[in-house]
Amino acid sequence: MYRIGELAKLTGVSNDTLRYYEKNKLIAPAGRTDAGYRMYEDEAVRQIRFIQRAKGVGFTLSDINELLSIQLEKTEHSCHEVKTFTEAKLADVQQKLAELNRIKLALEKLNEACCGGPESAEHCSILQALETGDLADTRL
Amino acid sequence: MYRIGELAKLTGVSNDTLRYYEKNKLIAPAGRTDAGYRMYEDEAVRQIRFIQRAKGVGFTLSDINELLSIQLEKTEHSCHEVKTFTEAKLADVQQKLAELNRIKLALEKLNEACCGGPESAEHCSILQALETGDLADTRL
DNA sequence: ATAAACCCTGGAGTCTACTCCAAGGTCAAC
DNA sequence: GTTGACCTTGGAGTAGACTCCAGGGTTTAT
Repeated sequence: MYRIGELAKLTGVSNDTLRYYEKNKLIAPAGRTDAGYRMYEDEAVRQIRFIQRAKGVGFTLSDINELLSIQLEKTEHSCHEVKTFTEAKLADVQQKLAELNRIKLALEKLNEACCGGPESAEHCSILQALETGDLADTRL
Repeated sequence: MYRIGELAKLTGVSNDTLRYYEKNKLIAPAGRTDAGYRMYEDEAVRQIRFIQRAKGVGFTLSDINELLSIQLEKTEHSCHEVKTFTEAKLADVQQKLAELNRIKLALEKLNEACCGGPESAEHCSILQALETGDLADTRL
């Protein structure tokens, strides 16, 4: 059994964040002392680890809430359901990657065209591009 | 001269967003009518276009604030300064790309290991991986 | 007993980029 | 004149994931 500060140390998640997770139904203490202190069991540690791993692969807390409810009642859910969930997240990530790649290319192009020297910014090709939109390949 | 609604239509940026930009010192009306209506000139249109392009290459409004102040007093700034700014943004984007690629790989690995069929989630390798952290190559 | 560490709650704040609401004044077309 | 579109302001809300504050109770070690 752990008090909240002990659990925070054990998991690297702050007291406040633990309370936040509880408020959002991600974790729950096993019970309370007479003084109202939260008492957590090892199950909470495992739950937090699950949350940390899921966050690590890009799931939002809202996503994780769904995964946790699936995990809680595995017999009521299928592999198909979980995989669909994960595939949607993957698609999301791929979309973000595409957007960031576009941005990267545009920034690279801007940088290549700029001398980067001590000359006055009056002649700066980056500023000019932003002013005029004259960067055909970047869809500005 | 445009009123705010006209400028909104012209640029595709909402009235509220224009006021928000004004509040954040990104744009300013040329003046006000006696009734207090904002009146904008073509310079505001150009400024908003600049903002839109800069946003399009990943700059935050805070970044854009800096770029705009450079643009305003080009003679006080160098190409070097602008390029440094853009290079920092590029590094930022590259970092995000690296992180998203890591996440993508992890999600792909999770998905590959899962049959995705109608079987009970009791045996779901995705859930198991999140529970146990048993995904060596993904640094969960 | 004392002091410090720890805990509780409710509420508010941070960050970023908007978006909405309420109340009331102004402008343009009929 | 009337009506509807338009504008103003101040303030609050959204999304998501925290983080901080104030006031007060509890536990632990000295």
